[in-house]
Amino acid sequence: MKQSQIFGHTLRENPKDETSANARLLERGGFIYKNSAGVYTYLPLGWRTLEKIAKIIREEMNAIGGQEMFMSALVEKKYLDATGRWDVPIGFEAKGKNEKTADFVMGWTHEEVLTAVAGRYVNSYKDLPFAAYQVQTKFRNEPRAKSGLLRGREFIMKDLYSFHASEKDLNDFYEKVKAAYFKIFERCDLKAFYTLAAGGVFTASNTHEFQVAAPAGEDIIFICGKCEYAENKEISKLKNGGECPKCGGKVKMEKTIEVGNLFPLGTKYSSAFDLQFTNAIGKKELVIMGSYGIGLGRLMGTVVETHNDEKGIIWPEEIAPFKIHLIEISGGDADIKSRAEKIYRDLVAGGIEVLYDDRDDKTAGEKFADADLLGIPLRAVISKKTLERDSIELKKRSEKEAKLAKISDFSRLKFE
RNA sequence: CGGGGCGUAGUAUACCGGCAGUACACAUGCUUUGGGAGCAUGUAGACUGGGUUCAAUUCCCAGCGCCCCGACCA
Repeated sequence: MKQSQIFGHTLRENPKDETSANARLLERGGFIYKNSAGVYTYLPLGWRTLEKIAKIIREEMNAIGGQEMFMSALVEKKYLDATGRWDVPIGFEAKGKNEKTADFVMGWTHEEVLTAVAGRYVNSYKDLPFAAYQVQTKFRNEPRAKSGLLRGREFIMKDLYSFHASEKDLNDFYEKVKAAYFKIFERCDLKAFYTLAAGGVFTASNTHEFQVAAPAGEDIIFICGKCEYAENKEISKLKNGGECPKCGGKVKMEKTIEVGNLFPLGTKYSSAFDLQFTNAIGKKELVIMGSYGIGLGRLMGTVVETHNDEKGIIWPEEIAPFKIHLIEISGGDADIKSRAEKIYRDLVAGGIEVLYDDRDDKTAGEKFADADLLGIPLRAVISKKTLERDSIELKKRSEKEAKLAKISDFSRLKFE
């Protein structure tokens, strides 16, 4: 991608009023555009990163047997009436403008919908277990959207639902999801804590959350410094400086961002929809369910909150919008430009995702400042200075020092 | 939903009861090119509605919007 052609560009100033790092840096960098409070457009640059996060999530969900599907975003009243959740004030109601239609809500979760769908296809214990997920926009009328991508009224979420013949089977799968979530967050270079929490409007039982420590977080957890056992403040009897009930270590309090959750739903939804199966001895039993969510935008925002410096974002390798930021400082010199172009074409031909700053009307300083703001992991500079030594200057965004590499070696490098 | 702050060009801001200014961005030309360049010229602006006033972007009221704190929350 040539930077001269990309839709959207960087801004020199922080957006007015924004205080959270993710809102400031993502808007300044041209990753996202705020349409309304908590409602965002992902610009091409930001969408590349969001898609990479989605790819990681899909890979890990598929690896534990999750099957991707796609449910309706419009959810008719009858579904939520079955569980009494039509009255939960979180929804945006959707009504037809021109005619009388049934009442709908913009989907803010899909337990009811999928449980109803499953009713047609689950008859026998042989149809179980299965797990299905989607990546879809959710609509929740937040009383207070805030902090950029961290709490939105419209956001893209991966929601996974699992269906089981027994409590034990659910628990086994729950552990698999837990392990998959750890992998997802590790691949995004996030240190997430598995935390005991309350169920809210989803389930009466305790649930689990993955929490990432960050000052911008709105959750508070108590976590053992030794074994990392953690509980959400909303249900915890632990206290700061207290003793860990698991290992005796010292408990500390942390502000955190909830990046994922796991809900053991039990039979709450299967009983509401009378979702039963015939077991091996011919008796009917209720299906046991679980649901598991990750907000993709919030995850992206969390990465920015935890991966930045005074100059901009520092993307983790796997979710960076591009792998290499190639910059030419040619001063209009046609020879330097053509050398840079060739390197760009070679990289593209080699399947390397590269953003090429080919802009003629920007000075070196501005290109560097933009590169720091955009946070692509490796910066490669071609200029008169480097070409005199038949070299290219390489600098990792995460490091201070640059080094020269021979162009011939550079083209052979592997960037995996 | 309670409290606070704020709404001026594409962005960030200044001033003001009487012609709205600056910087950046943008356009054109020339110069410039290793850390947000220079000169010249140009385009572009007061959230909405009501009130006070000879006159409102400015003062008052209401609405809407945005940010922050709290409540709530996945």
